[in-house]
Amino acid sequence: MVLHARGVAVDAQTAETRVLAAAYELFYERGVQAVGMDEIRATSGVSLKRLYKLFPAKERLVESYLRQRDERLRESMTRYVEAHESPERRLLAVFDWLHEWFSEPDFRGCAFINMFGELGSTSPVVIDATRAHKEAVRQYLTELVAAADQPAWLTDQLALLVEGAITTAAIFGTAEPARQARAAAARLLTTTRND
Amino acid sequence: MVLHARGVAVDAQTAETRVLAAAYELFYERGVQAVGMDEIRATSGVSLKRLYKLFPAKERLVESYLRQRDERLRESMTRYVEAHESPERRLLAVFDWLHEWFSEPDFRGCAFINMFGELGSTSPVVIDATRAHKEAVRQYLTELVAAADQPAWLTDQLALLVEGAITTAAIFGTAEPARQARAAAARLLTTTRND
DNA sequence: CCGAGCGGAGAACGAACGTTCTCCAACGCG
DNA sequence: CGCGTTGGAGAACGTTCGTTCTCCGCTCGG
Repeated sequence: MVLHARGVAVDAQTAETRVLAAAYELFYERGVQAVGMDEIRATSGVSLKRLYKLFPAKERLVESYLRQRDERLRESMTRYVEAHESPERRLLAVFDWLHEWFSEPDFRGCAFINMFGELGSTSPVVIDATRAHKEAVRQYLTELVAAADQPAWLTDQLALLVEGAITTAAIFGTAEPARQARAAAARLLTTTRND
Repeated sequence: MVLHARGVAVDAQTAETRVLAAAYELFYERGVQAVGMDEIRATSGVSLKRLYKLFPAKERLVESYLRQRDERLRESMTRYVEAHESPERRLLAVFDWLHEWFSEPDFRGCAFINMFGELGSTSPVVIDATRAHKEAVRQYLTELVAAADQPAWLTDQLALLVEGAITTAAIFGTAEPARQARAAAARLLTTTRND
């Protein structure tokens, strides 16, 4: 019985992993409404029954999808940024990281912004997740700005550059906005002393 | 007969106006997929038959909706900006205009970005309209930057600030990003001479 | 007054989709 | 070996929605 239960548990874990992997790609690539649960089933290889046992409704799956996006994105960013030592260099590294992200072949913008446009008006879950994600990124920027001995309001301006670069890169399908945002950030940094 | 035909034509024009007015509000407020043709009919008061004679498919209506958004937005912006005389003041006025826009009670971000997130992956019409719109705005910024004797690359940076401000304001439901973007733009402007 | 055609109200149709249900095979336990 | 539970395949159900069709009243020329 216990052995049996454990066997089920392990399967459930790998099943959940596969479902989330499918959602991670499909939802990002085509949006939530354009991907049916049946396609999640087909891609993950997890039967509908199991799928609904793991995620009793599509919205639950969307929640987990967004949580995973948030985690992976921020982990990737911090890992990249913290490979640099100098605080100023770290601030600029954020934009280098953006350039790498934008250059990925399947880059399609920020999953949160996309979903906000798709469901933001009707789904509190999406609104909250989006705000939490942006807030978390901004919080990290705040720390970097403080570490670089820059005024706190620089955070706001850098956040706008990051946001604008992501959106512009998505729309035009080019990584250039990362470079432009980095240049703008560098100017804002080097001229801070004037105040 | 001719009188009758003209009567129909006039009705068709006002019907089209009413349909577009309904689409203008409903699509912006809730997205395209969340608004059915029947709701367009109910709000506009135009019967389904007429509606489909004017716009043979929903996608045609979406096209016209986006065209109207583009026209009104740019007209509103240029009207506001050109109330100022000095070239530098005009550049900053773009961000004041943003602040007014963000403060409208039903502001919900950029209609193009929202629809890009919703349908961008599957609808070339939306992709093209979005790029054309952003390109047109950028073109206008280019003119303002040139008139202010600023280097051409400043356009890229200002465009990112505009884009980031719109998105951030939509997500957090505040007009503050316009102020922050304006401050950043002012810094980028006043330090241009250093190069 | 009459017939023809336009237009409106809303039913109808077909597809897509979220969710549930049915049927059946496999498997561990007595 | 039966038995009860688990899980898979996929049919089924109910709803939504884009689009079309049906029916009916109105208007307008004769």
